[in-house]
Amino acid sequence: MTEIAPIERPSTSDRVAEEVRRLVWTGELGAGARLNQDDLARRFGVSRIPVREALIALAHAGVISMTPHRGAFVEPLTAEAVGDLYELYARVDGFAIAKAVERGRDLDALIADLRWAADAPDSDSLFDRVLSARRRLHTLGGSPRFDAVARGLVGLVPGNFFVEVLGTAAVARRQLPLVADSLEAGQADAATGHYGAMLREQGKLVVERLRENGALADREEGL
Amino acid sequence: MTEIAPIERPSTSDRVAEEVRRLVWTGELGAGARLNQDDLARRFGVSRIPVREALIALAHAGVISMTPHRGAFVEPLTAEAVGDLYELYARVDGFAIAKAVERGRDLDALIADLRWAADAPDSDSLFDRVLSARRRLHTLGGSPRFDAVARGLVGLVPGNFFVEVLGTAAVARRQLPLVADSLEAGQADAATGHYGAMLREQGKLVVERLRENGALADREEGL
DNA sequence: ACTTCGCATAATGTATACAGATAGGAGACT
DNA sequence: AGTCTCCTATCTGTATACATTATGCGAAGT
Repeated sequence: MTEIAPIERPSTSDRVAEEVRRLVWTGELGAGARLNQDDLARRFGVSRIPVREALIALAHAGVISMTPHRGAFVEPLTAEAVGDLYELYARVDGFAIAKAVERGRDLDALIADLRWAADAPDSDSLFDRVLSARRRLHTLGGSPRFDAVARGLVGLVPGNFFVEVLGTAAVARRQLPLVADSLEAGQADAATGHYGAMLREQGKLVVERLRENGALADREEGL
Repeated sequence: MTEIAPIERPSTSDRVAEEVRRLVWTGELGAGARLNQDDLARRFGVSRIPVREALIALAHAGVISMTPHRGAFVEPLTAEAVGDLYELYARVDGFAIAKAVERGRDLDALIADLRWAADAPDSDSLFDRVLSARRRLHTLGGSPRFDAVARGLVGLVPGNFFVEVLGTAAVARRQLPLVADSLEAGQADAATGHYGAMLREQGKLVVERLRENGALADREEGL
C-alpha cells in the first residue's frame, strides 16, 4: 500500500491552541493580555488540562510567555519581529535545501511535491501540499528533530495561511516552481534564493494583515 | 535596587522533562523507545499530568514525537542531525547578532555579559552567565518570540552543558571574548564568525560524547 | 503619613478518577 | 491454513477535585 499521511484529528489541546492563536491574530488579545486558564476553559467548554497543554505549546512557539504561579501573557508583536521571524524561517528552510543538495539526496520527490503544491486547485489543498512539501524538505535535508524545530517557527498565523493572508497564495504559486526548476538544475543557491524571496514577500503581507487587525504593538511595551 | 534575576524554581514538569532528556542523553532510552506515561509517572513519583506536559515540551524540541492515542517515542539522533542542529543554532544566533548590530542597538551590556561569562569562576556560573548573555542577545537582536524559538534549539543536552560535555567550557572561554572584541570594534561578521566557530566546535564535542554514551543511532532507522 | 506585616482571595500546579481510542489476540468463517 | 471480525486489555485524553503559591487589601506599628 502506498504511503499514507496519518489522519488529522486534532486533539482538544490543539483546537484550544488554534483558537488562542486566532484571538491573538485578530487582535482580540493584545500584547500583555492575560490568559486566565479558567476563563479559557469556560469559554471553550473544556477543562483546564487541554488549556494548559495548549498554553505550553504556545509558549514554546513564543506566542505567549508563562511564569510559574503567575500566569500566561501575550507577547508583544512588532512589525520588526514578524519580519525577523520570516527571515529566520527563510534561512532555516534554506539551510535544509542546501544540506539536501550538498548531501546528494534524491530530490525527485521533493521537486514533484513542490510542483504539485503550486498546481493545487484551491487554497485548502495548497495549504496541505505546501506543508507536506516542507516536511519532506526537512526530512531530506535535516532530521525529525530539525522538522520539529522548523515547524515551531510557523505558529503565528492560525488556520489556513493562504486564506488568512490574502496574496500569499499567488506568491507561493509563482515561486515554488522556480524553486523546483533550480533544484532540478542542481542550483542550490538559486533555489534558496527563490524560496527566501517567497517567504520575505509573504512576511510583508503578514505584517500588513496584522496591522489591519490592530494586532501589532507599536513597539516593545515596557511590561 | 539593581535588576534581579527571578529565582529559578523549576516545576515538576520541568524536572520530568530534564530527566527524560537525561535518559535519552545517556543512551538509556534509544531511538524508537516508547515513553509510557504511567511508567514515567511511577518512576518519578508524580502524576501523569506533569509527565504529559513534559512530553509536550520535548516533542516541541524535537526530542520525541507524539501521536494522538498512540504514544510518545524517542526520535533517532544521528551524528549528522546533531551537527546540523548546532550549525542551525550558530546561524540563528548569528542572525540575532547581525540584526542587533545592523539596528544600532546599544551593545555595551551584551559585550559586558559576554566577558563576564568568560570570566566565570566555575562551570555552574559559566552556564548561567552564558544563558543570560544569550538571552540578552536575543532580546537585543530579535524579540521575545525570537528568544523562545532560539531556546527551543537547546533542548538536547540535560543539565549543565559545560559539565556534561567536557571541553566545551574551554571553547566558550576562548571564543566569547573574541566575540566581544569584534562587537566592540563594530565588526558584525567577525563576531558571528567567532560565535559560529564556537558552536560548531562544541557541536563536535557533543557528538563525541553522544557516541560514547551509545546514544547515537547509526542512521535513520525505519522505525 | 508611610511602611510593614499578615491574612484572605484567586489563580496556578498537581493528583485522582473517568472516558475514549488503539493494539493485540482469540475465535469463527472461507 | 489464512483471513476477517470482534473483543478485551492497555494506554492515552480529559474532567473533576485538591494543594500550593502569588497578589492585593487592610490593619498595626513606626
